Amino acid sequence: MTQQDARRTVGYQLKRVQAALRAAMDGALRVHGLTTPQYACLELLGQQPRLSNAELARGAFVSRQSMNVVLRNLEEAGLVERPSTAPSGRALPTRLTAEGERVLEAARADVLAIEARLTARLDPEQTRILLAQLEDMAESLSQ
Amino acid sequence: MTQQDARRTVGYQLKRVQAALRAAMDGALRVHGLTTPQYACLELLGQQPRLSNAELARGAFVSRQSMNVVLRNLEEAGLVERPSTAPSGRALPTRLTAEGERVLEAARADVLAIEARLTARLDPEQTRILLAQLEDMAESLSQ
DNA sequence: GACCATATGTCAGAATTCTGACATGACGCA
DNA sequence: TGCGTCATGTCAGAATTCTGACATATGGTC
Repeated sequence: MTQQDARRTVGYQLKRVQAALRAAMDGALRVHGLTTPQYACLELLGQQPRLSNAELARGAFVSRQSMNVVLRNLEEAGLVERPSTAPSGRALPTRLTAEGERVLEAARADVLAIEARLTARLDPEQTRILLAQLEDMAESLSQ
Repeated sequence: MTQQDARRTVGYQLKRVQAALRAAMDGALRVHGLTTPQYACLELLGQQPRLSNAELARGAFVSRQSMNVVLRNLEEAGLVERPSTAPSGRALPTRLTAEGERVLEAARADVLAIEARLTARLDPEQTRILLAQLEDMAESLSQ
């Protein structure tokens, strides 16, 4: 039996970093009246308007049902808007409102500060390598 | 505004990898009748017997209340055991049962295979560096 | 000894997220 | 045209996890 320390595995440390990141983001976003999943949704829409609920769910790694809840709350808060009828198929293309763009931009500054803190001890080259490694790891598991 | 792709951030890719890892672990552990949080609990106990509920919660990055639910299910399944009265203070030191050790050992093999898949494209030296970087990142956020 | 801060286990309730299921619309193919 | 497959939005219900609160036990401090 190898009996290696489970805390010294990539899997465990990934979980640890993600927990710390989530906590940091929740704290920073509370000021803006947003939760982390809500921010993820706004960020995706900021870069790709007209995404459907299902596409947003895949982008944020949650179920369609969960994203639907997020989307309804954002809609109720006036940060996003969806047409009442689908222009094609069943997908409802979602867009940020002007208010949504303002909130996103304000929140993004704080989130980028956290991202900077996250990679504070890495130089740009190391960060680039890390990013590529993470992408490789996700693909290695998916297939 | 930088307007960089949010998907090309360390934070986003961390979330992505962790989602893939969680899915892979859930699938592998289902065969053993375990969930990922339950496995995390067993693994911690396997290396440090007599951990209390609160210590296990911190080790698995969940609340005390959540870990308590996990612990009760494991107790009901006969994989762990706790004294009914605290030997000191209020903490109840938990231990694996013989059955718990058997299940853990069987499950660990599958989880280690996933860990191997995760780091498949990294040589031992790169893995060591990655591990250190992840630990640094968690600390950078915590303080 | 008295008091206060801290840590633990636990109850109660809410929030979040999930799985299962179903109806609907688009598309490919016989 | 008709049919099967797939994706989407949504409803219903359960599972999971969280926050808030409280009683209890320990240890330090006066």
